[in-house]
Amino acid sequence: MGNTSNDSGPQTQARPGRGDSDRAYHHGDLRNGLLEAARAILEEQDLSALTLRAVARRAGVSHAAPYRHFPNHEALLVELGLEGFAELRHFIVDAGKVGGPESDRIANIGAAYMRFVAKRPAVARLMFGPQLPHREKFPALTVAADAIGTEIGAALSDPNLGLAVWAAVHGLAMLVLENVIDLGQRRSGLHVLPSRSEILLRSLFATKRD
Amino acid sequence: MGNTSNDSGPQTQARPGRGDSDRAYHHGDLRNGLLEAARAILEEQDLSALTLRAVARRAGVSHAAPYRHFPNHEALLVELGLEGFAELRHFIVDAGKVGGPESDRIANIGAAYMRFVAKRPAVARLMFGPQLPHREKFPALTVAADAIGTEIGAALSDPNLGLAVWAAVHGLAMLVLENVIDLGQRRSGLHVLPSRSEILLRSLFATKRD
DNA sequence: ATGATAACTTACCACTGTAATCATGTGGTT
DNA sequence: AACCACATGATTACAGTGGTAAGTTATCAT
Repeated sequence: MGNTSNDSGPQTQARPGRGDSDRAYHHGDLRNGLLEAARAILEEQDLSALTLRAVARRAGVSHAAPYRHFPNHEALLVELGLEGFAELRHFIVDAGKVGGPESDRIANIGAAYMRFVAKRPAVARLMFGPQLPHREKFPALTVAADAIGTEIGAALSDPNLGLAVWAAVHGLAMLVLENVIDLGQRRSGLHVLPSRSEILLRSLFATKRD
Repeated sequence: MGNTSNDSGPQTQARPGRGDSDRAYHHGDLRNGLLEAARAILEEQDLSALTLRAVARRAGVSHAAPYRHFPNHEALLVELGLEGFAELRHFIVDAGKVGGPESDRIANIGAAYMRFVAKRPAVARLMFGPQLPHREKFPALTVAADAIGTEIGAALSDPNLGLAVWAAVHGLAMLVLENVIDLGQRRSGLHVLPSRSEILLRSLFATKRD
């Protein structure tokens, strides 16, 4: 209450008036700056490069500054993982909107899942790997993960089938992501795989109820 | 080779004659000692606890001693991962020996897969996670992983179905392993799940060709 | 017994997460 | 306007990590 000139909430990038020093002592919105730096590292490098210190360096602050905004490294990872779950959920919801027989929706959702993993491999490793803390300590993670299963089930009119589809496409995605199997000609050619996996998924679920 | 009292080869545990110092300067068979220490850590703790220094401590040597036997940390992980793949392959081969309709073999292999992951969670994370180096640098890893797919396919008389089964059961196992989903009542109750997953797998593949 | 060498230890380096403490702005009160 | 409290940042420090280099010790071949 009583804010004279400031609307509520943190301003995204603009630093307040001073402007003579290139680097203000106060970043302005370091929390988002850190998240953005972290996202960039996950895109350009991989999960093992996502050090708290590297994030701080990239955001242009000292290596201890992040502790004013995240209690520890884990908390940063949780935040990024939640973002990943939200994006994946979006992919799935969109893919489930397709009409026609259920096998089309299955194949479409599977392809979308593969596309997400291909687009954000490091985020997928974070979401589904052991780096995230025990879900009990962060209920939001459980909620976000459950939402994936719920959306798949909702698009398929049968929760049991939803779980089966999730397991199948998730397994395929993880096996390909970690190079355990090699669909397609060039190894780690993750980006051409949605169509291939769509075929596989279709052959898996098509004859069942169609 | 005028060995007076010693037969050739490294003796497994017994240190040679001196016996007055409790800890001999030379371990005798440190390579296996390190592997055993590493296995123990994976059983009692988790993958993140498997530092090279912790392994060395547990084996009773200095933190630099392992480098006489493994070029780096990765190499130790590769060795343990290969052991894991061999054990999993054994599980699958045994499970595929069951007679009867193909759906029985599918369910049996799936349950065996889940049982392996439940028995060696940390090893499974190692085998299927990003900690292992790029498979190109260690062809043995590719061979061991391919063998899993081959065995599953061989037990099912159709390699395509084999890949589908692998993907489905692998996805289920990973989702449960990392607590993304929660089959069963108590969370992380990984050990009661083979039967539940067997039911799921059966419902997944039973109606197809049976 | 005596080198040569393999196996191990000690001492480093750069890096990490994290905590304690110091410095600097910013906003609200007088 | 002056001032102070507090949030936010910087510094410093510490224990732990993977890895390397150099020194030490035991074993082997001669």
